[in-house]
Amino acid sequence: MSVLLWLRNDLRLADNPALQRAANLAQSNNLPLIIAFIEDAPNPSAKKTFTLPTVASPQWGNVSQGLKLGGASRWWLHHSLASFEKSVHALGQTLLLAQGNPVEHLLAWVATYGVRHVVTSYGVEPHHKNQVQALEKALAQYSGGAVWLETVPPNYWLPLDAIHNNQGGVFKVYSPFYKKVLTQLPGIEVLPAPTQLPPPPQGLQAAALAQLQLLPARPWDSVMTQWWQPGEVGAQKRTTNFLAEACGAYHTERDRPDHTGTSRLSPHLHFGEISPRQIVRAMVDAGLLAWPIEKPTKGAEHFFKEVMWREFAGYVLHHFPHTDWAPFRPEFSEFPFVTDTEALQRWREGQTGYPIVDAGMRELWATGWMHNRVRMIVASFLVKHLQQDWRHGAEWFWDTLVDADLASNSLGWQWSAGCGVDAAPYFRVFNPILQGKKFDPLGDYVRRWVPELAKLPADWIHEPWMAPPLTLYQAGMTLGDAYPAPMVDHPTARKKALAAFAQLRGTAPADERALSRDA
DNA sequence: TGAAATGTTGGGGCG
DNA sequence: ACGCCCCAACATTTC
Repeated sequence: MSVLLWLRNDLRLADNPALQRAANLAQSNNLPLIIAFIEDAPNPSAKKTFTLPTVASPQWGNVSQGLKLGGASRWWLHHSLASFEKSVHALGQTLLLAQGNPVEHLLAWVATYGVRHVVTSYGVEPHHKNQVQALEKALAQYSGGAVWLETVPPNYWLPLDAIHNNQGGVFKVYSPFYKKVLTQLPGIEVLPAPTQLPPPPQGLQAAALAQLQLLPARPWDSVMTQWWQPGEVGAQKRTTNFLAEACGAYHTERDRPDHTGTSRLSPHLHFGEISPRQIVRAMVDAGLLAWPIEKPTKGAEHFFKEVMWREFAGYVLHHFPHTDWAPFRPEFSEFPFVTDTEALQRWREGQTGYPIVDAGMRELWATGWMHNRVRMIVASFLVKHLQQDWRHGAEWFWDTLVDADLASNSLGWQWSAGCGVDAAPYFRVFNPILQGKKFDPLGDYVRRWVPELAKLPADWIHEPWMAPPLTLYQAGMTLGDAYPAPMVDHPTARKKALAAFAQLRGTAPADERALSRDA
């Protein structure tokens, strides 16, 4: 007999309720403990075909297999698993790895090792919930109730089921949600990392991590390796570093992609290498946040609010599971999206001709990450300037981000497209030139990621097509050759977007109203 | 967690 | 001295 911990994205020792619960169960019953992780997307090479969904349907999801992970996420997962495996080895444990349908694997292990108790931590993702349900049913059928399944809440700080507005409903706007959260904050007691674990069963045969084939076939990951340290140790380092160096100025520096003013904790959080509770606790321990919260500094307050945005994303997906790949506001299913694969490809490759957009897209491709300010800019560009379905953008982010997270990704894209909860008003169109000048005033960010433009002076770097010919010549470039001319004209694209979005609202744009009135 | 258009104000140049 | 125009600079409204 034994206890089985089915770990999801909770790849840490410290403050891990699922791990603690499973370890306690095994210890108190004097049973061995199996720690398992199942990579549930067995066919990563199969190309996801993208078809425009007209109705809300789980086109991208698959109940038994989960979502196919993108290459960047797979890379991160490999290293995160390697790090976690090392941690449990040091405690005399083994990480049981498998790939494929989780329910099948789990049932097989239950039979082989006489498992009496399964503990699992799952996420807010619909396929996670479906898998837990399927497992529950399968275990009941198999054992007639002899095997217990226990679930532990996902890696969020807040109790997502216990936050309601005054009408008892679900919040659909962030700020009142946040206000309410401040009145019912959970505790910041964190569980220490275990110093010992019950041993695995005799004869447990664990597959090697390499067999999961998570690493890329072609070695494109050299930049990634310089940029990131996946795993619990890396997550702790990042946190300590950020809180000591950057949190104080976070409220202004977070908007500067040319600086390192953000925490870059998103991938660590996604894979559960750190819990949001640990982050809040670390803020308190570092003296950045009084507990209970009182008169926080601007920097600490804004960072705390960002962590709460992540909670809000989980909350929204938990309560509105269809918003993973379908718009929260159903009328957006009727939106006249433009289908233009060539334009989409230029956006993906960072060849739009708008330097701040291209810098962001290339940063994403190289590092698996993009600065949040720039994410908003490139998203607005795809959705408003190019009028493409936001799901094209969400899918590309899903494939390329190391922090690809269903809840946050969907929330962010739906915010940009104006079709989600607390969405940006339809008329909010980012001007990529102004945004560049505001948030990358010297052009350093553009220079780093768009080397063709490196020699352009700051005055022109965000609109090279306006530069005098002599300046372009001195910078050693020809527009349309070394660097593309802008693929759309900003004022024109803006007007077209406004017209399309206004139509969706059921009201004609202002000039059309005037025309019809005159007629 | 916008941007552009439109409106208002006030100082200075100038006849 | 005065009115007029121009136009920053800022505020408000609109998309």
